Amino acid sequence: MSGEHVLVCVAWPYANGPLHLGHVAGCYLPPDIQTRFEKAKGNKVLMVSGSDEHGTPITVTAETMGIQPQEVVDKYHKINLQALNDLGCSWEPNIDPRGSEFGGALFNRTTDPDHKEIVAKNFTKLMEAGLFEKKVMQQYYEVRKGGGRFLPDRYIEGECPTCGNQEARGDQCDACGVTYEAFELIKPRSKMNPEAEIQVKDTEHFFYRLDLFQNILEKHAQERQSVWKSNVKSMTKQWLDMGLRPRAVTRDLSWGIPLPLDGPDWDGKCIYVWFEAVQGYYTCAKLWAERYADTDSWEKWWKVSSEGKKPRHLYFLGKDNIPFHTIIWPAIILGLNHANRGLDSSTEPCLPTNGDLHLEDNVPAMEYLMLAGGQFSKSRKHAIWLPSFLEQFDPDTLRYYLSINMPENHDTDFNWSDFVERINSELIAAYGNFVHRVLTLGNRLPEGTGIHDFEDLSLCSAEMSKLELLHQEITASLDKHRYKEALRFSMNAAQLGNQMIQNATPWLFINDIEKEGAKESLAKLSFGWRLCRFLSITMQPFLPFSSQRLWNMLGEQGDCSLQDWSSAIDWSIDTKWSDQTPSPLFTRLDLSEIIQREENLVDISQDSQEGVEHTVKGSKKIKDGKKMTEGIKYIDFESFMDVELQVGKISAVKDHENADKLYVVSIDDGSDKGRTICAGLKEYYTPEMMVGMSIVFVANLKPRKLRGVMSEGMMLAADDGRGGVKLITVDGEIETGSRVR
RNA sequence: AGCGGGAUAGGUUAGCAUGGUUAGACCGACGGGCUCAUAACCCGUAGAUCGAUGGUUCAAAUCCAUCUCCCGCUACCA
Repeated sequence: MSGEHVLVCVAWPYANGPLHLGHVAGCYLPPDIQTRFEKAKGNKVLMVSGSDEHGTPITVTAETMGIQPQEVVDKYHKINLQALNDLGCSWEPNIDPRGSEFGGALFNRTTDPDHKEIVAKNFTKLMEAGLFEKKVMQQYYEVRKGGGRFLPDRYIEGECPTCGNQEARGDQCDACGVTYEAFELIKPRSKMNPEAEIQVKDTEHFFYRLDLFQNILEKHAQERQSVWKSNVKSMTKQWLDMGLRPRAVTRDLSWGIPLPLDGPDWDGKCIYVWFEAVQGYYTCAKLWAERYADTDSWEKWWKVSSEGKKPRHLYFLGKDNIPFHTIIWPAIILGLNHANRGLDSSTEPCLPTNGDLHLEDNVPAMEYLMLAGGQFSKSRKHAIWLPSFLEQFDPDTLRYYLSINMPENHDTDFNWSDFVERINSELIAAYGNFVHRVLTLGNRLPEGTGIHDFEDLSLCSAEMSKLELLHQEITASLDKHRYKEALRFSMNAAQLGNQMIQNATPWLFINDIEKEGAKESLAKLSFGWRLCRFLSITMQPFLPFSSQRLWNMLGEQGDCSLQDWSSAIDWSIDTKWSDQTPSPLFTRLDLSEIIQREENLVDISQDSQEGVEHTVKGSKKIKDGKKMTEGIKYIDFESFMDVELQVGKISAVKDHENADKLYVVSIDDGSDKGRTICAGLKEYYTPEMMVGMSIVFVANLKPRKLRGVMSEGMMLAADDGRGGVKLITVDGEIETGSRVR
């Protein structure tokens, strides 16, 4: 399988904010692992992606920040590319170190003028082949001085014509579920600019004739049944079963690629982002060839050769993106092939043959990574951002955790304690520690001897065949895009190493190499070097940074990622050694430190919750929030009397060891042992101020652990909402434990 | 709301298209061993009514029906 052309297509991140860990697990880490693996096997890999930089949400962001859309996308393109490179994703260098005939990578952007030009040409080509139709549709229009603008449905709300809900969206009401045409919504208003007058205007648009490709796409999906994952199969089937309809390819947009057409009818209209950005896979390959290789070389990755040899196309994306890549994008490719043949809509399109653009082979779409049980969300700020993560952690720790916990078959969850647990006990304790054992033991051998002096492969045949089997299994798993399984097999090799060392007890012999049994024991230690080398090569797609560190510590030269994949089990390679003192591959993580930082993040996200809600798509949560503030809700006397308030005296105040804002307060409540209450008063009181105060506390509040310390109640304090907080104190002396009412 | 996907030991999960040994793995817990190694390693034990209920079958985690919860798409946040 060596020498194959593999095109790795990576979903284009929207340049409207930084990437978070959900993006990484879903579509940025898996293609990098695959690319590294394919390269190690000797395949010629071209990896393409870039920033998706057009569309209304970006103009909205620009408006909010008071800058130009171009500045928004410049900023996030730079941040995201930097973060991906820092994560070790192979976007640099652009040319494969083995030469441009081996491919390379390009992380481009949709605002690239060359991208725009190719897209415009394709647009014209498809239009001239009769694959578009024109239709008039109705769209909301915000009237402004000196010209208004069209608004997408998601930026409109109004009164539902069916149930009267005041917060119905432009095309559908969340309260009763009814859908309607634009003009039916009562009193429409702009979410961004509620004062503006909203009209419904006719607007003419082009639609791509997806319906022409129904049969051929069904055939194509049929051919891919055996390789596609079940989620890809079923989602594609769903679309095909519903029947494909023409889909708009133009929009009333200010920020996008203008239509390559003259005439006032087409002013203010752009090519719809989905139709444009998805072509990036194609434009990017072309531009890569133009800039870094022979101009025509892109065809090796995109076209079925004249002899019928096909490149392999892999698309990496999140589950929400599946139909775009199994229906819409193939339909565009088929349309381009059709037009290139000089045919039009009167002829039935056919599957690619020699010289045509190739369709996707596999679409290993991932499910979602959740954050502590909830969905990552840009607008709700429930996220861990990749750039800030990489400022604090070794990228390989993230790569390990996300790989071993990859959402391959269903959603998986990221949480900090699990992250620390797995890094410390698996990556470090099993893998890192094994490597460190071998290297330090080897270093302690008597002066004048080296690990290679004790090599005796005839004593290690069991280990050799086990590694050979594991190598087969890792390879098979990666070929099937089963990353978790592959990494687990690699980890099994580390475990095998620990067992081998444990059984051989080489520490008993390193100071006395003549002792009975030394030969057998030290032969195993020596084989430990080969096992480390095996690990360095097979871990490299997953953990490129630490693999390279290990590679150097083993005394090997050059770039670990350029080693042949099968050389991991090449036992004829000479054992080498490095003179440098071995140092641990990874540093242990400390959960409490991380939790503390994490707490700050959570606080920030809660504070900023209110201000961002108007941009949240689903409005259900907002409604619930608003109901609670409507009117006064009375409680009856019994309910009030259920709350047991008592007087207490503060006897001691300590810092909570594991929290930023909390004190651990000891209170004399009249009982023998007193009680402990955690209180968030650090910003307002010093311990000295508090000790001795007579305060009022809730005595029958259900005890609860706060950051590890049991809190038995709650002290009353007044809060003006503007940062002023004062404890409620008692006027004069009264016995502690007295009931307050 | 409609459509699609998911739910398996305390945690993370494999197995499910083609029903058939004791439902496999990693982490954690517990017991023992080791002491070279980053509180690391090795051996062993316990822990799962396979989301709920009903059905098909000689046999169901696996197939069918209904329900619950989570996620996605429909509907410009991966």
